[in-house]
Amino acid sequence: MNTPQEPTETQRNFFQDVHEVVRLIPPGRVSTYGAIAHYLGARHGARMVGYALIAAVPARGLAQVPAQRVVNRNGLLTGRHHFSTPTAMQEALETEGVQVIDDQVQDFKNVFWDPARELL
DNA sequence: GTGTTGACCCCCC
DNA sequence: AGGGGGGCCAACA
Repeated sequence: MNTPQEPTETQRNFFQDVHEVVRLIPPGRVSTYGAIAHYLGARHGARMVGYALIAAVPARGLAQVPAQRVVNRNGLLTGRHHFSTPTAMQEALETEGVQVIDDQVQDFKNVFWDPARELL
């Protein structure tokens, strides 16, 4: 009978939603995929969040989304390899005031910014 | 159309 | 306390 013409969440504004949250990340702070996913409902898993950032890379000329402020749960710059340069992410974070050593965010616990906790 | 990987995280042993 | 496996949805080959 009725055919499910309803688009999937990804087809919806999920990508744009992630971009908006990442854009709200204040300078000098970093967020995590799980935190963002959890803020959005944690239904698609953190993996999709990272995928959404791929489409948000400023190198593509799309919306300026500070994807460099998004790191993994370990505070490691997992997505540095996806940037224009392997050091672009680290350079950007250090410019923001975030100290990064060996692709690892120092004092990650302090610079960690949780949208569902502070943004609310 | 099927199979595999992926900017990951959580649960179980 | 540490280690291993499964899960989530989507895009690419």
